[in-house]
Amino acid sequence: MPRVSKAEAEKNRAVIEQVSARLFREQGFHGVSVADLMGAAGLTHGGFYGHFESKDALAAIACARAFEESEARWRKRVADAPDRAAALSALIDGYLSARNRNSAGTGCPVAALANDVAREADDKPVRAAFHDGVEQLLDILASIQPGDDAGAARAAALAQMATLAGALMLSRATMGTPLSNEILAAARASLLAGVQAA
Amino acid sequence: MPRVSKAEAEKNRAVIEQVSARLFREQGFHGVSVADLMGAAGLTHGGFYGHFESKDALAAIACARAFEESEARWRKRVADAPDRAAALSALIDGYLSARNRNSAGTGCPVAALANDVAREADDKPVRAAFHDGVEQLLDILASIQPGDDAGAARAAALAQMATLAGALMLSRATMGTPLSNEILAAARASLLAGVQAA
DNA sequence: TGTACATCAGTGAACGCGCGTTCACTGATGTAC
DNA sequence: TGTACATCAGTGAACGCGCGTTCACTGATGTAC
Repeated sequence: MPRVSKAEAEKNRAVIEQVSARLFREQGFHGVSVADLMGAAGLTHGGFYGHFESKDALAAIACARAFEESEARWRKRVADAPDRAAALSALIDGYLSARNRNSAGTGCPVAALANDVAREADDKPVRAAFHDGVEQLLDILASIQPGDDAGAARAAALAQMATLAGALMLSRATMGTPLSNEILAAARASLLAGVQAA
Repeated sequence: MPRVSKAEAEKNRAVIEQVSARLFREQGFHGVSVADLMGAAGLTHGGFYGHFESKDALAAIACARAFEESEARWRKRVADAPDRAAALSALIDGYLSARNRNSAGTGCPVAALANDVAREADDKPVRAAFHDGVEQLLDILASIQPGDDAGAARAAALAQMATLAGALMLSRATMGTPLSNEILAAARASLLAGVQAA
């Protein structure tokens, strides 16, 4: 039944973006087809180009949306913590949990998409979306570092981000083996030791 | 000109494996076709199944081969260093260099393939190859940790591996922006500080 | 408020293309005598 | 050592299939009067 109300069309577009943000993180940009995305949104593939210029354009939008989800979750964790050290610990614990490892579709886009983005051409819109998203998460991470040296906070945030994302990716790639949990535990311990020391 | 000597056929097979180890790291398992691989080896696609059971089977073989290359490079670096601390520093410096970031095809398979492997089904042969390769690299890393606590060395190696691979992936995903070098420098400083402290 | 009609969101067939895999074929290699 | 022939590594056309994208069409929505 074609021609849907303007409000419904906008809702449909939002649903497409939402399922794309999930499916791209789960299967990668090239692991999901336009027909898959539209089908997951309850539509048929032909209507896709009424909403988006291309699959690449949607990838950038979905990537940005995934980062917004993560940012919101991080900000909430920070807001709920009594102080910066507690916020950092909570973020690390949540990030390196088995639950987060098991649900890539709703987890951090850095860990889910870094490899995909690295292989995209320089002019693909998703690269800019990814870069901006990483900077947002880095700002949050830097804001809860101990001390008041902004440069040191930035450096610490960068190193922590690398450890967090790297551990999650490695843990996912070795899922089903003891190594998977071992990685999460070791990275968590290492990062929390850094929090304690400061 | 068909029917090549047995020795040449074996050499062809070795070349296919070699270019696959490179191209899979550069483009991912699904970013390179069988025809691409065979073409890069100077052959036509039809002969592929005379050498390998399937593309999946080759992916596992190429993954193992990529890890062997990395292991050899790591072992050489360790052997060339005067002591364990120097070996660890040399490994970190080499891993987090711009040169290594710019050449994914010859670099560490952990950083190049983690996301791809994470998305492969549990029974795909490449998962086992990846897992075994990671364990080999972890053994090398653990062997050059300070102190003589094997458990602590293993834990330190795990956390370092996560930071190394995570930083390299992030750096590749943000290549072309200042953030890319910033990540390498911050992860390097953080890891080297750990080496100094011990 | 009711009617006539233009708009356009979504459908589904179709496009050219590349994928992994199969297979009949070729002709140099390797072997049996 | 030389000859006859079976083997089989590599070729290239072909298979069914799914991809991203286009487009003629449909009929409810939205608007002009």
